[in-house]
Amino acid sequence: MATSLRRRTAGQVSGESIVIEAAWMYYHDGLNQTEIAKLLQVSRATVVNYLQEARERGYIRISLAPEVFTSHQLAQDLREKFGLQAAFVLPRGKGTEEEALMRVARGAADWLPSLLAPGDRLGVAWGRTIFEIAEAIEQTNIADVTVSQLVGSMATPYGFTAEICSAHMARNLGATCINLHAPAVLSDPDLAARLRDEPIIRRQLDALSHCNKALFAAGSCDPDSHIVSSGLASRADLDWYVKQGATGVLCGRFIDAEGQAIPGALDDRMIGITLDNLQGLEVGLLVSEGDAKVVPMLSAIAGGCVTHVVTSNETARLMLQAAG
Amino acid sequence: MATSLRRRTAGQVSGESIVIEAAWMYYHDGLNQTEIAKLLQVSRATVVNYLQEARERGYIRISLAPEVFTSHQLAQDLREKFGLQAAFVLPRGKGTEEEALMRVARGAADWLPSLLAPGDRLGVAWGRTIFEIAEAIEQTNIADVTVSQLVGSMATPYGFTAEICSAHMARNLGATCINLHAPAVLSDPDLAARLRDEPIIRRQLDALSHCNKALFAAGSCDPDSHIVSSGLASRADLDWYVKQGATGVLCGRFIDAEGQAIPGALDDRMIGITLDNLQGLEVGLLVSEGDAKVVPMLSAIAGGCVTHVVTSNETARLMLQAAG
DNA sequence: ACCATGTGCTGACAATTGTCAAAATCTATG
DNA sequence: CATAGATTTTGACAATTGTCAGCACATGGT
Repeated sequence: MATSLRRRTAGQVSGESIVIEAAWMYYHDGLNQTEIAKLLQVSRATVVNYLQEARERGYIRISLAPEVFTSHQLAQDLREKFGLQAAFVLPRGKGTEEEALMRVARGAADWLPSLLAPGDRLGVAWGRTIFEIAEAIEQTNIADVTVSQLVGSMATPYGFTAEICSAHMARNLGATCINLHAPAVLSDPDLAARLRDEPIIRRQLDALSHCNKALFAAGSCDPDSHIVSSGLASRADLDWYVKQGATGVLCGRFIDAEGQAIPGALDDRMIGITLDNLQGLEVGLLVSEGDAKVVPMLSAIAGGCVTHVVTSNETARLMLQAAG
Repeated sequence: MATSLRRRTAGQVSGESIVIEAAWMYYHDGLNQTEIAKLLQVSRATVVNYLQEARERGYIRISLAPEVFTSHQLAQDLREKFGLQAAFVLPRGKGTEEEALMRVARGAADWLPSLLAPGDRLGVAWGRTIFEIAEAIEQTNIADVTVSQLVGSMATPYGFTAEICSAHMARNLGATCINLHAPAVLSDPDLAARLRDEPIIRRQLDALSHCNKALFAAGSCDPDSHIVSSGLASRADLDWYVKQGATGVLCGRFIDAEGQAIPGALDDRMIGITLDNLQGLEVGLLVSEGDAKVVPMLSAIAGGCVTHVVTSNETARLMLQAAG
């Protein structure tokens, strides 16, 4: 006995919910609200409410044709230059970096469902971008999808953790979720090793190596990057890795310009996917935006685990420029 | 290509088509035309043009959620095709037949109260579907409604009888109930005739002919149909009626493809409403679901006593298909 | 029986969006 | 480089859509 039963029933029009009736007339038949109000014998204001409800309930789906963006000249250039399967390049707009990031995240959220198929096992990394994507994904239902958390959790000052990223993503995809119940980095390599051998963690890590698709962002090696501010690496760690040639961060691992993981002290203390497990996936979706991400993105792509990219036109232009 | 090259290029935003920029801002970012005009430094009217172009070129996709869409479309088609007052087509879902039936029954239960008005006299048939509807109806109170049992009772192996159907229906509707205190079918025509003349039964049958609305399901002529398994007709009876052209069962009476009652030996032995009394009611609500019910439903509709239908999208589709 | 509360509906007004003819701009050509 | 012809942009106005406070009615609790 939902609220709808108290609602008026559309007279001779239909037995279906009057909300759907109104939505149909408006979006399908192209009638305007005044006409609909007359037909349904309610006030126009009520029609407005019905339409709003229809939108809120997700009866109405408005989407921008992805082909338009993926086939943009820049997207095409990215594909050819970097050997990608597809690229989604969307207008940066001229808002703040914050706004640009949100836009890219929403674009990725729009695109992601069409990259997934029933039975997929999707690995999800962590970060501000990933979090926003998880939030922006519309409720969709693809049969039998599993979402796995690619890296351990961190207590962040931002209020979103790796667990929340994967959990929200799973919820919105109607997928089952495999979390990684461990910190991303421990203070002692030995403890990390023992933790990795715990049966629970073992199984979760095993699940990671069976992912066939992955979603990640590129991290920069700036002193104010997430990798430091989240406490995953210390400032000293960062400096050391940069001295070894680090140009970016991927799933918590430092990589050089060739996209190769840089071995270092952190490796043994971390719990999460290793970069060799990201190789050869059906889909490796890299989502990032901003000047600072250009070099890290290029590094990640050089490493060979990226098949799809979502970014802004400005960043895309810089990437192409930097790559000559 | 000619047109777009002359177009202004979005300031620092992009070398890409300004049309897409505008469409993105409008449909994705939710900005209004005034804001977009300011950002793109064009007049608002121009933004209107861009958006129109985006729609014309198919960049924007507006659709009703598929389930809702098909449901509603089918309902509309049913109405037009069969001249119904209204149809309620709900998603069948992908459960078992059992679940689909429950769903349809649930839908009918939700809908029925809105089809009733104070003072109505509702005739209720019998069957698994009707039973579930009676159970699923939420307690509602419509003034001065009377529920009448349309056919006599049978001892069934299912545990629900015609009496229970109407009694539950009446209870949940807050209506008074007129049961038919007689078996649905007797072994001897003479005994049936005498029973029909009994004052008590007489009054109850009279009440039936004063119903202004009715609720019934369509029965199939399959050997394993309810009409046989409930003992209302023997297997031999069924075969005989099928040979006479029976394509369905309505309120215990066999009908042909035109919806006409087929005269036969059973008629004289039955206690219950005759089909001519179902003609011209304000509401004749037919509720059925399943492949086996398609032909019976079409027959019932052809007979002219059906004004409203509740069914699943799959069944509706088959009905329309079968009707050409 | 009464009142408090919640929910849906409505009318009047505010904001947004669509239309159209005229002006501005571009392209091609003599 | 002037001009016709086509296309794009624009401002003013018209139409449509959104908002919100208040009303009507049903429900649940005292």
